[in-house]
Amino acid sequence: MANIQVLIVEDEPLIAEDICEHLSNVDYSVLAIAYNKSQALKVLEQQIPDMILLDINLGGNLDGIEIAHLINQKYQVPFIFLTSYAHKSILDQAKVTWPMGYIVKPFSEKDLFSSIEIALYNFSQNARPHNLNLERINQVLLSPLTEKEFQALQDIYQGLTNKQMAEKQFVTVNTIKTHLKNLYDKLEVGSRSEAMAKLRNLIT
Amino acid sequence: MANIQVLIVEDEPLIAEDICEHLSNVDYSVLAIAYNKSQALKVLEQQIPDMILLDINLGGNLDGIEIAHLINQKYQVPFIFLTSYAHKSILDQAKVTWPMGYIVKPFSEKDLFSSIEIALYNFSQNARPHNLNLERINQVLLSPLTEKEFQALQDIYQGLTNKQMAEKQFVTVNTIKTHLKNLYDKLEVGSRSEAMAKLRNLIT
DNA sequence: TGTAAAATCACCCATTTGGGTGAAGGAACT
DNA sequence: AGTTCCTTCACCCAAATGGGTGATTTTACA
Repeated sequence: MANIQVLIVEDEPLIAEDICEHLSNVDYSVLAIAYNKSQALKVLEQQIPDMILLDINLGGNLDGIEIAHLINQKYQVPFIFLTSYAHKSILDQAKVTWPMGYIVKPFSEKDLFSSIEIALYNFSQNARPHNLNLERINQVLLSPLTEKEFQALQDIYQGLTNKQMAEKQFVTVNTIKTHLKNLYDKLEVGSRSEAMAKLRNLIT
Repeated sequence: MANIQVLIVEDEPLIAEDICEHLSNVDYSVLAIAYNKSQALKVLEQQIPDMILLDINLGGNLDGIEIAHLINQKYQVPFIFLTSYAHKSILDQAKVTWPMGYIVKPFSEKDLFSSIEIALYNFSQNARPHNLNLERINQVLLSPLTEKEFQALQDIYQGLTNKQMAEKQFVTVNTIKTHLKNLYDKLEVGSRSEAMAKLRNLIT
């Protein structure tokens, strides 16, 4: 997990300290502890963490949810709510911020660790539509894609040119072209744009 | 929340019963309880639940993870792991199955409820069809797109070639090329694939 | 009615992409 | 040892795309 920087946003110092300790036990680094909204934003302006643990209730109001919205707008960092609230009204406000997890207090070190690991993995694989999945795509195709073909598919999906793909994979453009030819055959398309459009339909 | 059908896969009857009770308390329907892998698959063949709670350890092995892979391949139903395991090796196997959550035993009703709510919401959002909207796109751009440029954008988004676009709009390919040139300028991209990728990011 | 923006189209040129063929090396499996 | 599949790469050619300039007509609207 190589030094994941976590920001803790929690208004109760004792709990923050507790979280901090748990994180150290499982080898995460604590970038900072913010005790309120303004402190949290200040930290974010200076350095972007890899993950944010976010208490919803900060000093009596739902600042945590506001912070979540801001994170989505400006920073796109995965975050997990860590709170004692689990009422439907709060949850409804919380879920529309796309949290990667929601841990209810009191929680154990295991809870923390597993939620963070899952969250980081899901987020890293695909920030938004966590859907580009070889298994799932192959299931729809007559002939399954190889790993290189799948990699090529992901790259064109990102809008890369053949040259960029070649540099990224440390192979020649000819190799990329070969993979693309095979890919197009399997997807039954005739151009990268068609492939992108088809992929969109496959994964939604 | 309108009658969400949940499948419980758990080998210990007492725990399964406990989960069942918790779910009833928060107004979910239990579609079935499966005590092992084969039972789980049998249920899935007959009826697709809206959500699956999945114990990893079923009768001494990691069948839960295998089930997760199968769900991804065949059914695409959101699932949450519900287990006492939280060791890194297990987690690493579990996370690659894209669980929508991971709850460590023992857990509370609040844990269950919030995790399921978040999972269902995130899952439904990921599957949402995003439709293109001129005004929405123009808000993000320095210079707004004209209608023809927007039409062209929609067409390349569908994977059409310039020739197909020309035929569809009853104009020559040269005209299409002109629109595309202007479009690329405004989107600040250099190719149709880049435009498609950029559009994806704009509309999410 | 004048003018600015948008739409239409043409021509040219360079680059990119798609398609076909072939071939060498490696891994995996029998 | 033989076979199959994957990966890598080359060469060639045709088609599509991207970029530039410029011109005419339509539309919008002040």
